[in-house]
Amino acid sequence: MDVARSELFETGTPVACASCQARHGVVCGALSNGQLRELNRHSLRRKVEAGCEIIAQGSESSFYSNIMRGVVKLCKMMQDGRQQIVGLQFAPDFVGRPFVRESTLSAEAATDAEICVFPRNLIDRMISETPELQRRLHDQALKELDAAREWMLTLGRRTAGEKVASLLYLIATHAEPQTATSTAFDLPLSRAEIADFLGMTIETVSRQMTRLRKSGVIRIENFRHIIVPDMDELERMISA
Amino acid sequence: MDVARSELFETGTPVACASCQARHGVVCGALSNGQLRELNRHSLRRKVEAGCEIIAQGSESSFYSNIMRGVVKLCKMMQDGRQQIVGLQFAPDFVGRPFVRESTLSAEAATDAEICVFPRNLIDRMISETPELQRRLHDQALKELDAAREWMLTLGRRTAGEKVASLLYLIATHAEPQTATSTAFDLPLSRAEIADFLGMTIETVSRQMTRLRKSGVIRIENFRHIIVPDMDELERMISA
DNA sequence: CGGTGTATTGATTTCTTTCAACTAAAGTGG
DNA sequence: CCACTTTAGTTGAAAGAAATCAATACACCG
Repeated sequence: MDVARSELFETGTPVACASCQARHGVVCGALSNGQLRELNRHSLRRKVEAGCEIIAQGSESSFYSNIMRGVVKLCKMMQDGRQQIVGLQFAPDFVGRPFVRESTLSAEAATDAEICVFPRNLIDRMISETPELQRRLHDQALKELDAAREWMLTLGRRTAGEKVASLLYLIATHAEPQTATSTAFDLPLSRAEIADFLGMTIETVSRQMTRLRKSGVIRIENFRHIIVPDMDELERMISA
Repeated sequence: MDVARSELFETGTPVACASCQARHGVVCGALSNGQLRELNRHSLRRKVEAGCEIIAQGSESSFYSNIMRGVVKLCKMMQDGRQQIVGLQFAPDFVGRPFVRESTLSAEAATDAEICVFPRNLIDRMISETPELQRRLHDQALKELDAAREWMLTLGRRTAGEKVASLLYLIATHAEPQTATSTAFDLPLSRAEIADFLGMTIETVSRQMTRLRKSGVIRIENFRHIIVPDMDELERMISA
């Protein structure tokens, strides 16, 4: 069937969605073609630069997003400026907090990214009408909860060295290009952001990176590019 | 209508549930009388002593629970024995991890407690049949996620003194008996457990408690009983 | 080619942990 | 009922890890 025609007659999958990598993600994968078409009519694809704030802490946000490309960090900030990154989200994760309008955290693009923005009202309606969507969002929330608790263990009980190794491991296992054992990736975070994620200072992060480099566990090219010759070796540095 | 008769004819609310404080909680509040009766037939009320493990880390659990009374701690343990408490749950919270059988954490009664145990299969079926139940559990998961992230900020960025104040504040706001401004409560956690929650040692916890006591923010009776003359004062120690 | 932002490295200080002694309450058994 | 042991908590002194302060190196950019 002709795609343009199917679009015209409003049957089948919208063109924009057909080749979308989030088509079968948490949100869109739960929707019927009809819902997908409706959502598509009201959604907006947007490019955001690294550092751009998607949701501000304390603000009322009237939209949700799907991450299409790039990495988004979730941050909590104290009045005196101390900051803690409380989550990292990768494509094609869903970003937003159902049931509560005011955000208790900020969402900011860590890298250049692309997001697909949905009106809050529409998604809220679809959630209430579509048990499968509710189920998938519930499942994602529980996975984020697992991740948050895993990170609590890291923050509370691991040493600086173990913390850095944990973060590198986390990013390595979420980044694409990896061969059998060796893995290479670009850090989506600056040293300052790493420090904010691990609850330490940039100096300590730097020292621990140097330690890992000198002990041969990682190689660093150009500050941001990391090569892990042996992932098992890195894993051993975490002492799970 | 006669209660015994309604039970006999299997209409209306089960007797055991009628006066249950969790009747309108996350799980039971979402169920029809029919579902409530079915759940009631297969559920079991159980007393658990402080220290008793309800779910073991790494095990497959075939049940969920409602906390009826007492406090339950969620812990993650490393092989070398380091431990981190990643959540506290109070009556009438729901305990369990839908969608995944193997538990990545242990649940242990922090105080003497009473729980209502539900078969996992039955609840899973009810979740899939009852959008309202799914919604409520989704909502609870998101609230736990908010709490976990709030705690990540505490673990990563607050000082020892702020950490202890944060915990006392958390417990105070979840414990019942409070007057206008002043609040008194029994700590559901030992010093060792507080340390495991805050990612520090019992000695440091003790020192910080002493500091709060000497500065007049709290009074301590019999180690476990805490009196907070002025909650605003305690809140100021957290430097949100 | 200086200038700016980011990262590394070094010296010193601070905070928390570790090690150790001590106290108080609770349980045990003669 | 009273020694005695056990457990939980507090306090002190010393050691250690990470933060802070300060200087320097490195890339990127106009």
